[in-house]
Amino acid sequence: MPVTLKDVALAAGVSRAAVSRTFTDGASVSARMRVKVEAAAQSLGYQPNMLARGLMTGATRMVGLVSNNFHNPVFLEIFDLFTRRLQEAGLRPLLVNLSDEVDPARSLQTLQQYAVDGVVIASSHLPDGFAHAFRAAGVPVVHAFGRATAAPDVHVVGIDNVAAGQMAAGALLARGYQRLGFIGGPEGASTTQDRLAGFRAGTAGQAVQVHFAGAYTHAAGRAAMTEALRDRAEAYFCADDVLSIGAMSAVANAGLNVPGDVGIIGLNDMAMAGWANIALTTIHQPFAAIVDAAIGLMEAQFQDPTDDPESRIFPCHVVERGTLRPLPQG
Amino acid sequence: MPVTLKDVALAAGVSRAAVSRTFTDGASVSARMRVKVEAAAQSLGYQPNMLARGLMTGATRMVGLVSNNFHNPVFLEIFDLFTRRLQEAGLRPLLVNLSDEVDPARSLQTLQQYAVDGVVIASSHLPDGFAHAFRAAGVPVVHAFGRATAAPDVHVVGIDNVAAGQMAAGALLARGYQRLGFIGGPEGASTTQDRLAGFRAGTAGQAVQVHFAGAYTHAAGRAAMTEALRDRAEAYFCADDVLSIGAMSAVANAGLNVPGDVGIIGLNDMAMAGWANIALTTIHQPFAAIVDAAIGLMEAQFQDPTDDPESRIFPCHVVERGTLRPLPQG
DNA sequence: GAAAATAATTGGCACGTTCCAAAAGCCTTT
DNA sequence: AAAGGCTTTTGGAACGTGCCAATTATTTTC
Repeated sequence: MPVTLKDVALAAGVSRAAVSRTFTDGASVSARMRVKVEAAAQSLGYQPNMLARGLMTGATRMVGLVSNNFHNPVFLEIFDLFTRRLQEAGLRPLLVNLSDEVDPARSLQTLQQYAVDGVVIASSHLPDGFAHAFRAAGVPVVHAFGRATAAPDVHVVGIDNVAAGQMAAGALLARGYQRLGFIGGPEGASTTQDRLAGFRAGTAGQAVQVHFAGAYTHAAGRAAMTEALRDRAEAYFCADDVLSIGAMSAVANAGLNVPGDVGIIGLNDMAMAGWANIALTTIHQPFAAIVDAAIGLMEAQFQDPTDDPESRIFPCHVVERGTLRPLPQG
Repeated sequence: MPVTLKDVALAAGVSRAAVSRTFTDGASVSARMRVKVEAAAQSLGYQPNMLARGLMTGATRMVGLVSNNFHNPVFLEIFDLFTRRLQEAGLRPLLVNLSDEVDPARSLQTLQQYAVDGVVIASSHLPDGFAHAFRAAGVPVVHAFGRATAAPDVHVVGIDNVAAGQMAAGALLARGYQRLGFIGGPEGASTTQDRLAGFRAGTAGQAVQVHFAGAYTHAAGRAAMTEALRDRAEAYFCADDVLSIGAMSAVANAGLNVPGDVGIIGLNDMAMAGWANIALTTIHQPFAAIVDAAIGLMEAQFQDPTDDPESRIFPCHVVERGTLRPLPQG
């Protein structure tokens, strides 16, 4: 039923190869031929079949977009960016949700079956070596929001979480807070560990009250802060915006006031953090830059699949809103 | 480089067809053959190529997931549901973001080129006839969260927005609110129109103060409510949760209290509405049921592409939280 | 135990495209 | 006008798979 190359060739009275070349850019076609073919294609409503093309060329222009973060609103912004930028680059995202996937190897299988040209992993907490499985299988892969190291297993794009923790500590100290607390995500997550390490380094010797939320959710943040308030610090670094908002709700629930009684600084700067009735002071992650870099690194691998994995790290900055007391005049 | 059917056949010492049948369920293969082939496939790491299979069978098991709602957090929940359920059904979502797509016909083209088996449109505000283009092209399509009518152009799954508006009115009247207001999304959107119509019908003669937000965003909700407060009603039906939260921030900003001075009821019941520091009373949309029905209707079209478009409508209910005064004892 | 019925296996073709070597067309030069 | 170069066009062979008619192996029946 769908119209094929052959139909167009027949209609235009030329060979199939000629039609093919008309639709492959960079191919040598005379002006007269092009006009003739395009007219026929137009009138028949011809669309090249990407599957068949992919079979021949070995490139499908499809890309796996893999994530297990379907509960943190910041990821909607991230998906928005990824899908837009991929589309602009002529790539199509095949979305894989491995939220409750017990066996991550299956997502690798699936994506291999569909012969994706590459894979973007957008997730901050995944088992180590997950991303590496793709590279081992010869699939170009970039891990966005992963742990940046000097010699990573795969291409990594993100922020320096240690530096971010240090930045949070600096922001709190600069505002004269003395007793500091940390509320992290899952204890095992590399992001949690790194942010805590940085935070500790930044507080230079001061004791830090440490709590972990079991997940990056509002409820977990609220529970962790409720626990923390039993011996409350002056200000907390919550290692994620959703956690921060959950923590704020715990503070309110205890009859206390932010930032009067308790200061809070988050991390991510998702859109919601800027909502007037939230007004969260937080550390901004440059999402657009990270997404661009991730796609760029993947495209680079299309050219040269053997290039050594590298880490691309982007700087963060504090966004001042209403959950910390103001900086002293200087 | 990737291992193919031929390689496995060679290694197992059988014909290519035998290997093919081993991987096609429902095909007739002897137990001995199956063991032999699977051993060979296993050791070579064989994966069937879906592109080639799709070329032969005419079915790719890929599905277009099209949306232009990448800013409303409720859609993260919706994408989560869709991707999970599609995966469970052995379908793979090709995500299309047409947020700033000027020419919607291009997304049809793209999806046709990749020979998707069907398309799910997940959006409440799209130009009329957009979904219909897919059906006209012979692509099975379901419009989730579209306008349900008696004889729709395409399969539609969602809620009865008129009834939802009526339900909101009922909830407000039952709590003794007298002067009522409506804050809708974009004025042209069918959802806005239907919810307003229902709300008006439900208030039976009472004058309703009507405002429209330019978009389903926090900022637009805040602006609309700021405007509305200049001659404020006792309670408002905000036709979306994000709008509601924006509206709440406007109320707080005016030095007023929810629900003491102003009552608010939203629509959607996204996860965030249940957060303790938001606690929005709202009308729940049964997202899981809607998603299931959408996928079911699409799969039904795989069998019979000519079946008449129908509307599947799911009932909503009010979720009582903290933004309306309590019901009088009865 | 032979014939009939059924189950399992096979090779060749098809799906819609691109690639390649060979052929044909076109211009320039001698 | 023939020779040489360059561009354009062509038919046939791939890509990895499923389908089909025909063949072979296995089971059932009398």
